[in-house]
Amino acid sequence: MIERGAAQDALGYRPLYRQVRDVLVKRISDGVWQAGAAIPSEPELAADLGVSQGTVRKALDAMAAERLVVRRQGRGTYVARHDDARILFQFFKLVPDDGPARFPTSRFLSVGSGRADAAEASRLSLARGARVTRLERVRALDGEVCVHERIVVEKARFADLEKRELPNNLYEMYATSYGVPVARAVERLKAMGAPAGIAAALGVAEGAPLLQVDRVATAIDGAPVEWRLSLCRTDRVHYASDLR
Amino acid sequence: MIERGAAQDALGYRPLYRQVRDVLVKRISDGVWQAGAAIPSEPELAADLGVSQGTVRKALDAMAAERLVVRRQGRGTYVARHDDARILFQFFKLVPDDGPARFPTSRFLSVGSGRADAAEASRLSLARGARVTRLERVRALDGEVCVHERIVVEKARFADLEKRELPNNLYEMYATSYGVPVARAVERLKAMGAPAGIAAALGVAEGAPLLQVDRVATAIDGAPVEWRLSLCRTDRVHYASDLR
DNA sequence: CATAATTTGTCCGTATGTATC
DNA sequence: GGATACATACGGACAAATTAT
Repeated sequence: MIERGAAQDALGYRPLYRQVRDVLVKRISDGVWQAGAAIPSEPELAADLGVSQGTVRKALDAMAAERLVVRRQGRGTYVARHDDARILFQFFKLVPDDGPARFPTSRFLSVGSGRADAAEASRLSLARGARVTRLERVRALDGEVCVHERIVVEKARFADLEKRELPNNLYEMYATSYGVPVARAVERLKAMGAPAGIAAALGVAEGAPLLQVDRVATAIDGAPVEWRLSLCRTDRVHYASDLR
Repeated sequence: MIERGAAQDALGYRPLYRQVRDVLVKRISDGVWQAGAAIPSEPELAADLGVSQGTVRKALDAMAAERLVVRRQGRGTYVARHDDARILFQFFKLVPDDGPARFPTSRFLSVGSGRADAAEASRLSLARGARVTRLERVRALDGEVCVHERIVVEKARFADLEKRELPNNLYEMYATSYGVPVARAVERLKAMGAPAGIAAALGVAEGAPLLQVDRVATAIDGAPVEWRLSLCRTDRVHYASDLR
């Protein structure tokens, strides 16, 4: 399973624990171990892969640092799940100015599908004209609408999405119903004036300053999964960013 | 130097490598090892502290993950420096929409000192009325002014700051001239309309949407060092945020 | 409730590989 | 080539947490 020796690749040598990590990531990516499932114990994996327990340990530690797995002493190592707590901590950066982070509620405005335009094709790495599904919703904190979201995914990857009951936590649905866990996301933030249509939905005047969040979410293997364009009122809410 | 045994603290037991890490952090914080200096080798530290090399290694690995030190195979472990490359990568999140991140230029508008108001005292953990130094500057990318910054620091910690030649990279000056390295920063982002005075400096109309970045930078030990309130034009520039 | 088994966390020691000077 | 330093890999021992018995 694992190639030994330094002469594996003339160009790039990869440490053993790195190769072990890649094997384990692939098993998660292939669905051998589903989200929330327990991974075999360290001694089992070591025997299975023919390496020492310490090497397996280093690979799992690296994956825990990447938030791909969760380790619990005395219990085992589990594939990370997209429960609300994790989403709130890792992917939802909009926090009330006073008080702690809370999970927002959602109300869907429209669901439809069509063919990818240039921007959609580019962000999702699709061919121009590929079939996509589009969602539009507003989200509220404390009953106050503060975010408008336009969400685009590849239709082939998320079949019959428009016929489903759409949950508040979409990433959890991607992982559990479609086997596509979101591992990370890249966001580009700008300030812009509220467009006419969206201003009404957010209850602000046209041209009022809004925070635009342009997010591409990617899977474990780096492939883009979802493009999300959010417009946020930041009257009583701010975007929290931790630089370290 | 290091307390052994589990009975050290009835409430919170701390692993040995954690204690080692704290000792090493304190030495950096106390200026025993200056920014950019080489830390003693792993075997030396192990002998010095009376622990194994593996424990020292785990402590240094944790510090490397926190970006407090930089490890270089074959050379040694060094206290992290605030050179332009690091600032650009870790603390400067404003990136041109097309093209790679670049370091901005600065033009200082005013330097002065006074007594901390409520907001300043709160962010810097000072007593109301403590002496502070205030800087105001605009920054440009590609010759185009895009950021206005108001910067506040405690006067006692940064003596005679207003008499100095002020550099573009302030964090490097904090570290090398005052021995106060910035370890991390917490930012709160909002969209807001341009105030009258600042709109002119940025070359936009009053009320034009700007990105406000409210940043508190903290030292290794968590103490606040600087409060910085930035207002950014995001016409051709965006704030990059990586969620993982 | 107590005990044992399992699993991860911590700590140690040693050997070898790779990078740098 | 040699010396030094960090990186990788292995193995073993015990501690702490959890679960099953």
